[in-house]
Amino acid sequence: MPAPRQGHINHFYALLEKLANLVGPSRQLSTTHGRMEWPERGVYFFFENTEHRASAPYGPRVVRVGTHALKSGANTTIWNRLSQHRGNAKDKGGNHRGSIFRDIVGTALMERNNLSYSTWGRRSPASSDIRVAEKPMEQRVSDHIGQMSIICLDIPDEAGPDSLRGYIEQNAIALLSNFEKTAIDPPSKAWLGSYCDREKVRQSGLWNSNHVTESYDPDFLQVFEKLIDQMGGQKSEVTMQKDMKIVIQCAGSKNKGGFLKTGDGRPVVFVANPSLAPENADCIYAHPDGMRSDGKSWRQYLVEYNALKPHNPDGLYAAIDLYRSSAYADLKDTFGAEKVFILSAGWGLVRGDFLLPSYDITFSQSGKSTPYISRAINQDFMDFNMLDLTSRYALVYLGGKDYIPLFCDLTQSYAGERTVIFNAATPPKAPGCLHVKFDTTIRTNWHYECAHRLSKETSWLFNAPMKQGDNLLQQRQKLKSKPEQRAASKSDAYLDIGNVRGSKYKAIYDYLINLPASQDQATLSYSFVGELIGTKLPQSSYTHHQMFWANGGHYYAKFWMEAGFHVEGSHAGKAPEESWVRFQRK
DNA sequence: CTTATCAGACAATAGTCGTG
DNA sequence: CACGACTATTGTCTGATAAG
Repeated sequence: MPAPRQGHINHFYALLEKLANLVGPSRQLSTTHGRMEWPERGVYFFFENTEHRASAPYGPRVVRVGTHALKSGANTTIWNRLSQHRGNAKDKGGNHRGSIFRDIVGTALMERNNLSYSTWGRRSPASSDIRVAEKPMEQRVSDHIGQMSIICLDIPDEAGPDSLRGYIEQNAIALLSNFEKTAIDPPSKAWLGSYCDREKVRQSGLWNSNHVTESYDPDFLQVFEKLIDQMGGQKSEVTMQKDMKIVIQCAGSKNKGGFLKTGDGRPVVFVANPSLAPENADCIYAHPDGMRSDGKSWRQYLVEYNALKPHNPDGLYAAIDLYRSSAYADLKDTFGAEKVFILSAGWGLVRGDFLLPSYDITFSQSGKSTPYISRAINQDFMDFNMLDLTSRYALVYLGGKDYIPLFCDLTQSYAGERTVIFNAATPPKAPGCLHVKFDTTIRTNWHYECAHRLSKETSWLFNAPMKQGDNLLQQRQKLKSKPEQRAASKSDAYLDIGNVRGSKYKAIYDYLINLPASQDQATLSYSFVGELIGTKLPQSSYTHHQMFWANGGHYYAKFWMEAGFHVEGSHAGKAPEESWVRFQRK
């Protein structure tokens, strides 16, 4: 009957294989660098090319187990530690005073090769003379350790002596150590460790001193397995294309034509500030929320125009077909026009199959760009929001950071998971959203490449390990475990982005939600609303008060709808005192 | 084993420029 | 004019080292 320890060791190696299947094969240390993907924290296992297990299939034998950040508050990363073991990549130098592993490998090399460095291992500060003298030895050590391979287990817990990493390290060492035990998987005859000056290394068969004499807790294998499964879990949580909706920002380059026409047949060019636009006899400039001669706003007219589909007399493009980049066509082919939404600076969040007229409105504030097409951050637009906010599809945003505040604003109460893809060192502020960094070298219009990749397949998106910050699983857990913080950060974001639409109207929600339950109705003058929101109501609340106070079709209706009210009536006079809106409890 | 520090490498961004 | 290529600038990260 085999010793129980043999069974545990077999189990241990089976788990290591499972780990390798998840994270890929072990890496040879001399070929590693800090720009590879490494777990932030974890436990690492070393293999040495001469060392194999004693039984079939004679796979590699673990020769060292290690971890890092065992002191509270420590914030070294696993790569930090591994790089100290590896030494200098260029000149093979190193510092055995910072790496006990280098230290003991050095003593073994000296013993085996009849070398002597009297200063080796002395803790006392090493002068530069000493370090220069030791350099050849450090290089030998780097050569030897560089041949070794490593595999890492991701254990992202807090630093501290009670960390899971410490637990796994201690038990793995105690299990594998042959110190004063019947040897299982003993070292090869030529193993360098046999020349080491540390008895614990020679006897245990490991390049370890700590824990080799201790006993192990067989239950640790279950913890070990659980940790591996957790890594697997976050990789298998893939959202398929059929379960996703995409939001992509609009683009400047549009297909030509597709103008709405005035009554006398002149094309309309939509801009952010028609009053600043140049004189042009061939067309008229208008704001999307500007008035037509028939008393409707252009936005309203556009909705009615869409209702006539498939009739399309002015030859407008569907939003998804309006822009020239093939990224939009790719998304349409893969996801379908009704699951791709365009985040347009002119119109808001528009479904891909909605017909849009040609327009010239951008968030870009670059000084050179003509001011009449620049939409200011606090400019009032009655943005469309054609997204079904009760949908549970995973919503993925692609685009530049200028559009993210609008995206967050319009999707704030979206029921499903929202993911913002970004391409910057620091994740953009997008409270309540998951963040995924897009890995690319492209600097300009990277979101087109991202769209192409998403059209091919989506698994990379949710598998991507986050080098900085939390991975997706951790982000999800944080969002779940701290919903109140999510709410708090929402309002933070509003403060943060100043007077962005949404920030101010939130005050209406706050006011209504605090009304006594017995009060079913509230009639508020514009001057009172103005005090609530800290600024006077926009011109459109006078010129189109019915539409302005409509219970849907724009983002801010939610501020009274979610408080349990709807607008029952409104009146716009000349002055704020003679204008009012009436909210009725639903 | 961990941390602090520094210089150099590298990445991100905004802006400019040339081309079709 | 739109687009990609290029550049200047800014800021961040890495790797090396020294030392706690």
